[in-house]
Amino acid sequence: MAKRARAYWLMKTEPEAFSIEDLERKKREAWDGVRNYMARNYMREMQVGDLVLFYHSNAAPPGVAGVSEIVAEAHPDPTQFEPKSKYYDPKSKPAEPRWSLVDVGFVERFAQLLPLDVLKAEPSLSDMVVVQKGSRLSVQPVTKEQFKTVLAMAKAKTKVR
DNA sequence: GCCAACGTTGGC
DNA sequence: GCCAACGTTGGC
Repeated sequence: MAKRARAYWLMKTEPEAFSIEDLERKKREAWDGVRNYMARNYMREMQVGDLVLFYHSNAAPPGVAGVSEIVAEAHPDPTQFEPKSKYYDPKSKPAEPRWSLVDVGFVERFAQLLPLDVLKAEPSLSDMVVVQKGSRLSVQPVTKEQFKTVLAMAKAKTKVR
């Protein structure tokens, strides 16, 4: 596969289902259950080594909890073929899988979650997808500048005031 | 628990 | 191919 510069992403998860603590303990995880075409297409663009902002949605508060990385590129999501799975898709054929997943690996857990409202208050992040109103996409591209800004904010936040 | 936003489905 | 209805996401 052709090499390209490392890309950056944001992936959402409900911490009650799978949190940064779970990833820290398990080290890596197959990111199954994505059933949105745009999100799937972004996952298919991912390459090993890409870095991911690990976002806790439907949480109090929601926000970025840490960093993960892509450790395996897109391959078929097995849950689409499992009738008992809540992610089962009867229209998907094994010869032509509709849904993909990537494997993510643990990189870092922030000492403190970086809340969404703090991201929204940062002017240089005003174009970031996750701060847009009604932004529901669970897999999003992030620019290198946005990624660096978020990391810097997470580090600054851990300093004692 | 509410509901706005938005993606998907299906009738026509 | 339009678009209303429906289901889901996710902040609040």
